[in-house]
Amino acid sequence: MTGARPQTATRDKKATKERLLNGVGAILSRQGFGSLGINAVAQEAGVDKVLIYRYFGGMPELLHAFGQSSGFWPSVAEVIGEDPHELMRLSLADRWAVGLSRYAAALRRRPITKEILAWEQIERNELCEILRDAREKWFVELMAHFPDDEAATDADLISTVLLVVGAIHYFVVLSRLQGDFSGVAVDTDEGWDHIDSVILTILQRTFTADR
Amino acid sequence: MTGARPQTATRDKKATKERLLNGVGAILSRQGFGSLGINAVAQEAGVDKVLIYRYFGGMPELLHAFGQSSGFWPSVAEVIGEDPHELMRLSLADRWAVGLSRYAAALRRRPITKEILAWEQIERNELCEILRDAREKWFVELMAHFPDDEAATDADLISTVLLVVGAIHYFVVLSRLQGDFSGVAVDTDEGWDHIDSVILTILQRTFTADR
DNA sequence: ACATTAAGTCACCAACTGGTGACGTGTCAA
DNA sequence: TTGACACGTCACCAGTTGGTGACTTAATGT
Repeated sequence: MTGARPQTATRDKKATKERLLNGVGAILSRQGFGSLGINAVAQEAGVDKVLIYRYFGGMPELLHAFGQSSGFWPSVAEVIGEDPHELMRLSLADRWAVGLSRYAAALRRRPITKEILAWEQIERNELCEILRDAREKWFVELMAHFPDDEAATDADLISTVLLVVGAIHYFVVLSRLQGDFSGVAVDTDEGWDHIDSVILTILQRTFTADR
Repeated sequence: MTGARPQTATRDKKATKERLLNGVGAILSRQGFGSLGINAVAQEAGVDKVLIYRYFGGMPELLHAFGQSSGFWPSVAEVIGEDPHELMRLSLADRWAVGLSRYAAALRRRPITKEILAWEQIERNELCEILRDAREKWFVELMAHFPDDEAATDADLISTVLLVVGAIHYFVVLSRLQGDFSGVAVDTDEGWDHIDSVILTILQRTFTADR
């Protein structure tokens, strides 16, 4: 026994980089962004932290690389649904209500996205910038599928939708720690059914052209 | 010169406690809750950190004591305005629109409150609990001044208002770091005038009884 | 005048953070 | 076979965090 076997670890750069990227995701969804650091990621990935510097340059670049991975932001299709034509048959208000309902559901089933959404309110960093850009592009793309028919309403469509989106973000982020907001349940499907119905009513009554 | 004069610091327990409490507020509004720690508060107050343990017991208790101080949450009067009767002459929708507009303005001019509002989405602690309780009681009290006249609307008044409040919180918290939300300015008076007008439209069209 | 108590100072601790330099060792080409 | 290089390990650094024990010194009551 000469002891102290270095265990000949896989020696595979690509695999190691992936382990690190997965580590970021694992920590974000399990412990939250507050615990995300060089040491934690390295440990989670079972890799020496010096490799983060060697392969990525540092934490910001690692986050940037992580931001390139897909899936943490809902696709437009996820909100539009399988059959876009079906959505188009609805009124402007109903269309947006369905879209925003699906949007909220899509956020709710993405722990990492929820985490970054929360992070965005506390700090500015690579990942948050990426998420923000992705969201803004996504929103523009979405608008193309939800044409702003001038005849359909005289209200400020975009601002109204963004206000509702803000509320959705607030409730989604809050749901990580709290069960309700002054009585509005934000951590159950039933609670969100109710929120969806409130949004539906608001949009139906706000987006009308006959005035 | 025998040097090393201990400078005979004021030696006043009450004053020292107050310096510590002020230190909490100063750090919250200048650096944010992320920098709020035993060491930081002690340094800000120009006091040894051991006194925090001696006088309060620890950080949670210090935060609790800070939470008892007044002013960081808007009073009902600040939202109702000087003349309650004037508000009562308005329709349900207009009344709430004015109230929520004043509410947003009250939050915007309170850096510490904004900070705790942000904190609330990230962590649970003494101070956040206190703010939450204060907010919920405040909301109930406010509802008493904004009677839910059953005849005035068939919509879910409370849920709708809370949704708007959620959006307001989101924008207020976001404004600490970002200037806008997909184009909606959240850091200028003009931006908030616009948000207020959007809220007004939504409420006016949602809270109607003639259906 | 003197002892007791309370206010404040100081030095230290362990744990953790991000970051780096020096060291092995497997792989592959010349 | 023998280098050179890339992959990975390890030990260490300085700085910061929360937390504590032992000390000095001022105010107070008898």
